[in-house]
Amino acid sequence: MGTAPDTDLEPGEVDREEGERLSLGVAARLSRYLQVLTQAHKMGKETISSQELSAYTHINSTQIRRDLSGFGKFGKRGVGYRIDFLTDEIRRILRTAGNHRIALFGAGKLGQAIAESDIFADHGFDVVALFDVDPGRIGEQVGPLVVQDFSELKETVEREGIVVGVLAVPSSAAQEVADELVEAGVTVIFNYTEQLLEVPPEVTVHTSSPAVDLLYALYFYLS
Amino acid sequence: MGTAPDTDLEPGEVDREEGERLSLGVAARLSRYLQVLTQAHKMGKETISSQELSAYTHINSTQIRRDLSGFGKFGKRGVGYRIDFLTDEIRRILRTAGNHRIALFGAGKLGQAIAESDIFADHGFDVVALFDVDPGRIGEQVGPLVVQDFSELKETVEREGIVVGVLAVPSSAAQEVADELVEAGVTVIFNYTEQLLEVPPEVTVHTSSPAVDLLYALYFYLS
DNA sequence: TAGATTGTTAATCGATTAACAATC
DNA sequence: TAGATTGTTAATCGATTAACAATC
Repeated sequence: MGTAPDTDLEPGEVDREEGERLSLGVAARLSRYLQVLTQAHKMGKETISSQELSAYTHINSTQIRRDLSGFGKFGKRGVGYRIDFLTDEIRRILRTAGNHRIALFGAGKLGQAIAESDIFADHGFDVVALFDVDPGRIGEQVGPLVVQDFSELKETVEREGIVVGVLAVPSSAAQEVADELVEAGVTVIFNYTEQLLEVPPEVTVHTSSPAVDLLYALYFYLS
Repeated sequence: MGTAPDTDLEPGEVDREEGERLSLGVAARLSRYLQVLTQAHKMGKETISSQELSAYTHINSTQIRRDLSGFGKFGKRGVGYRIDFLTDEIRRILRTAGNHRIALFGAGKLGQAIAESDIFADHGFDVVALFDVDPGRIGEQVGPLVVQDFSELKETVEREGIVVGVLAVPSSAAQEVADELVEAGVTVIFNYTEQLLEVPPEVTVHTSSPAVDLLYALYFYLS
């Protein structure tokens, strides 16, 4: 697997072809590691072993080492992985090292909760705009943002270089916002509603479904 | 695979051993189908084909048919699957056909958004209690619930038969609530914070990480 | 050194998918 | 009947993991 020389890779070096696309499973697991690393860093830890990562992610520790060693020798035997170093490496592998700009739609309770939290900021996303249709909300301050009118969508997307739209609107408004986002050229939509969205094939929709996740978790608990 | 007779299964009959545990992948995919079926039903659709399911889930249509045919002949050739029938069958396969009772922790913006939404109710979860530590919030009405004092946790869990605890509290309070939930005998925790929770092995923690999901989605978009 | 943990091999197991007969 | 779509086969491909040498 891979065409790299079979010896003497320095830590940080990559033994994969550039542009080789990760499999779905590897990309999903790398994202999970990133989450744990981010939290472990916040808690003041400096190194972490594959066994500790395994305890938090429920992913087999051999698989974790294998996933990582496909890209370089990131760890120290007998010690583990340096958290800050590994974080940077995984961000690079996932090509999400830079900051990505997000627009948030819906200034209701969910939208406010998102705007005021660090969940996106912690992973290199900047929420740079907040929109709502309710005229009474325009101009209101929510966390660090000011609520903008929906009609300013296209102009703001272009000016701010927004690549992701996050939908925290009522289900009934989701398709309409999605259509406008597509129109404005945004190609990644993160959908907090349960609405099934119709979008062109080049647009990626990711729907957050806590209840579905919970059903899944519950199955393994009940059986 | 399986020990059932190889002919004449009626729709709804199951050709698997009871108690055979689903693989992680199958359980995850069945949960996804359920989400789409629930929404399609709301939209008034009566039948759905494996190709339509594929378009919404990005799961290969052959795999969908294969996943389903492992449990019975649920579809009609030339027609597709009846949505209400298939929904019931998948709920039965996942053994989540009954209603499960949930306690929600944190009556802040996120907690309120959850309490007032249908996201859990749509999938057979009843949010039956809402707790907060803030004395000023006790007794407050949030959606259909009244905010209870945290000290009533154990008694309420027992009285209401609560099996899942949902954490919508600040990260700094998450571990403390988790400890109390474990103490009260709750063994499934759904964690909306990014805090890494320390729990005994018999307790299942599912952490919701929209930003991590987004990183993952973005990888496939950027490459 | 002794203990710990990585990186890697080798074998197995399950997931995935193209193709197509069956049948509504 | 003709068209559509399921259910199933057969082959491939990738994920998973136990085991252990390498080495910090």
